Amino acid sequence: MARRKLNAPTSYDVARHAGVSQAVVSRAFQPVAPISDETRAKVLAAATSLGYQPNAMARSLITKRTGLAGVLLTEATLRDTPDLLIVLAQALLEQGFQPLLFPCTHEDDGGTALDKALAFGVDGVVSGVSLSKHDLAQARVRQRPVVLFNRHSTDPDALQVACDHASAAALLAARLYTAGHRRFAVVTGPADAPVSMLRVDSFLGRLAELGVGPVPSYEGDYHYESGHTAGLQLLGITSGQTAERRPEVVFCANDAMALGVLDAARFALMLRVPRDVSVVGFDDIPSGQRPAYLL
Amino acid sequence: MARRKLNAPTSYDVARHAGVSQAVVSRAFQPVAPISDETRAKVLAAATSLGYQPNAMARSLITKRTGLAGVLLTEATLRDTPDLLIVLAQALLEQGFQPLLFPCTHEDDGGTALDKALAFGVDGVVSGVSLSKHDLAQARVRQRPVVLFNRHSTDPDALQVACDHASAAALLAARLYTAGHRRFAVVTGPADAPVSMLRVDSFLGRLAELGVGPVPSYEGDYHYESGHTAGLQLLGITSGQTAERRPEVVFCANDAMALGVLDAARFALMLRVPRDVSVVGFDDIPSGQRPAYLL
DNA sequence: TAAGAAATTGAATTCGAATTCATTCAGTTC
DNA sequence: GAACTGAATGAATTCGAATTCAATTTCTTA
Repeated sequence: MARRKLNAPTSYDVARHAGVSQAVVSRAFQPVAPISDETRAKVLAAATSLGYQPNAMARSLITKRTGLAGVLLTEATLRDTPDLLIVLAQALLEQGFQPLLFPCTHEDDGGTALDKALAFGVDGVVSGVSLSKHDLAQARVRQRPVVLFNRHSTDPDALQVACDHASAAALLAARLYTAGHRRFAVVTGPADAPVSMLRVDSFLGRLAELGVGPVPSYEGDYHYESGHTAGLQLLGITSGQTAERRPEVVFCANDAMALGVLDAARFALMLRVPRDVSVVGFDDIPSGQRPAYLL
Repeated sequence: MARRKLNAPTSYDVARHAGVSQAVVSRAFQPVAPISDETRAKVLAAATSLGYQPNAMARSLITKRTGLAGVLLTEATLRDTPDLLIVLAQALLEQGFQPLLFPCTHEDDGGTALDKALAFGVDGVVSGVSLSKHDLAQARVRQRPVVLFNRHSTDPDALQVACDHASAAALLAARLYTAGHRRFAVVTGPADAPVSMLRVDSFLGRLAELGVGPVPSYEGDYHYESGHTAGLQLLGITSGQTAERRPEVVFCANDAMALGVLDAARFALMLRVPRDVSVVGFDDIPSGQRPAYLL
């Protein structure tokens, strides 16, 4: 009876079991196909009794669709804004796509990750890492749409969804200047992070227009810990810093680092925030809403 | 020339281009195969010039391997311990597997997710959600190994990796009792979360053995916000609570909720922690190390 | 009731790479 | 130089489901 049940049952097994042809089995599993209701019911019954499920590889081979969506994200993004992946994954699932994750250690791993994704036959890609024009062209040749998330491309055909980091940062700079602040410091993200570049460069650019500069800066890595270190460095008195020369505002390229700066200021340097110093970040992450970080 | 380059080039295209048979092209892409070095070089050159990459579906169909690893995780896990996914993904990639993510909203979505994963032809599964014996049997028939992470199964053949939640929670209860505490409260995770069950039941069980009880409890959802609400509820004076009857210790099923309780105690109820009340969690998440939450 | 239309069905083909097996070729050996 | 060995190659087959197209059945309609 159970001769060699090692292999999963195929559509032929179901066909034999239901007394129909393989073609009919295939049709029974399609939402709309020329097949009578009773035949479909019969086939489906046989299928469940055998524990049959259509083989995704075989199906993909002929339909050229896998139901997979490549998701390219940096590890920093995964760590600091996990909600992004959750929301994105849910949206993809609702559209009938299974997320195939490609965590990228470096910003320039995008091309490699995209190649791998295409090799896996993804139906499309959402990329939270930079992709070159050449990469995008390759995906286009394969007819695989790519959506850039918070990454920019000069490619006129590129699909892009992004926060207007530059304008926001410039507005912020102007707002802080208008409020009377004159001594600034910035905590950047990794040097190769385009989002950090946009935010910081734009912030500093606007300040420069307003006649403020040079502004001390510290290169962080987007994580809380580096923000803490940056806070000690920029606000501490290690370099003969006095209260008169201490920055009034620390601008951080993301919220995770801003929380680090905030904690450094409050708990290590015993500064009052926002009285002695203001800390501003970017992202609006949930933990920034916690009482411990408010006021 | 570029007649109909809409479709990706196949091994036959490369074969024609390199003046060999399709079989040779296939062999050129395998690490060890009967093929001369010069032929391989010639084929590989032709392949790159055409932008050819082996079709993963066709390959999988015959080799029965996809290079995909199903990763089943609850959304709570994704949100509260994002590092887990990062570390797991890296480990899988090192082993040559691409993580195929199946976010589960409910604990009992595991079976469905496993079915989908198997249908996609994953080579194996790491599950952070519960799976029934029947589910595990199904995977075994398909010869697909499943590793349970922080989930338990009575199946003797099940591969399991887990924290010893029960023992840890019991030890903790004893330790707190020995330290002199007598008035406890607990914040549980969702009722269907097995890890929460283990931690809380074991904690309460040990307390009961020590003669402590009944212990007020609040059902949270693993997230910070529910911890905050729980803190207000358990430590507040809404129900005519007085300092004498207020819990001395609040045990939380995970750290995210513990931080919520902590903030509620400190900033909403103006309690001193740990003088007025102690808060203990589970997981050792990175943000618990922040100065704002220490002392 | 016969002819025609519509709905089902099944045999055969297809997708693209891997593999089997027979064949060819170069290199040994006596 | 004939017989043999081993390596390299290619023709043909395979994986499993979807699809094409011809054949069949069922239902209309005059």
